Amino acid sequence: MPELPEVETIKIALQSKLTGLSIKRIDVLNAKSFSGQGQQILKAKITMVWRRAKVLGMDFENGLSLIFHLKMSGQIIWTKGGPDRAVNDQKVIGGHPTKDMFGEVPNKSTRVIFELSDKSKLYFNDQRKFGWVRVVKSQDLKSINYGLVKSLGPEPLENDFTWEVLKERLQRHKKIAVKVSLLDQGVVSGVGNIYACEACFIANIHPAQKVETLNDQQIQKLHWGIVQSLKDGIKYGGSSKVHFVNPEGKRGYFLDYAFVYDRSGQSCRICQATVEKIKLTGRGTYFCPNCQKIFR
DNA sequence: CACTTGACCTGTCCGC
DNA sequence: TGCGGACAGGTCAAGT
Repeated sequence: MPELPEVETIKIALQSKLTGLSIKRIDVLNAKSFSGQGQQILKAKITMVWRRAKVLGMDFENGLSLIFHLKMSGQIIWTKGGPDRAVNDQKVIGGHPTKDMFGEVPNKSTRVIFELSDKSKLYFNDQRKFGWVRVVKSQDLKSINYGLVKSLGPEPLENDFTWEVLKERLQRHKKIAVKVSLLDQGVVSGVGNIYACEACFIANIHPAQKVETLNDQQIQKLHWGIVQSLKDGIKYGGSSKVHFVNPEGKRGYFLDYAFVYDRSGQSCRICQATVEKIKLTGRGTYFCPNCQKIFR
């Protein structure tokens, strides 16, 4: 589920809540969701909360890190303590309807529960059980040979992600569709199915166009499209098609503003043509047939 | 080597 | 109402 903007939204919310605290207790409700030596991080102070690609991490002062991957259906919910209930499970006056709120935790998809030193709690929920939580050495994450990080491409919102870098990274693909190549975390890290579709739209590139046929101008526009769609994702608090909520249980609103994702049959926000849905390597792909023509 | 498919899981929705 | 199949934000390993 979560792509870069969703994980970034979680990171922003958690860093002020967790930095300086420690974990008192960990309850693993689903063994496959957790690996590593949980007891070794107990009582150690959290020095920072970070994100790399779609991975959320927190570092402890004793040289260990706790890392999360939410995969398709993961959620991280924070509660203040006291009754097990997300803090924003309450009526919202003049805002979004209460059905947008998360509701009670733990629930049947809760896999791991962390109790913090100030009595607040973190719930790792994951309906499909694809996600994971791990305790690792912070040092290992810095090693370029460490499996998790070695294959990751550049962070798209960092200054060193230029269109020339994107061009160089795209060299690894030739015959594959542009949209499919954006899902390769070695090309750009953090882009997933939603933002890959949006980036192609912004760049006026047909998602099925072969990478080797892109010219420099198209790669420049694609670079712009990636950066803009991700920034908009963060601006609206992420995309909540099914599962995503932030740590306070509130959904994100990016999909209310998306150009094409999940809009098949609706009219293009730019030209009014009808947005179409196709499949590329088995994944739903949305585009505007008028704004995104294959260019040769 | 380049690229695609299947598997990992649970849940929901749609057509019959 | 029930049942089977397709589909869902990700990432690997295995297959072609």
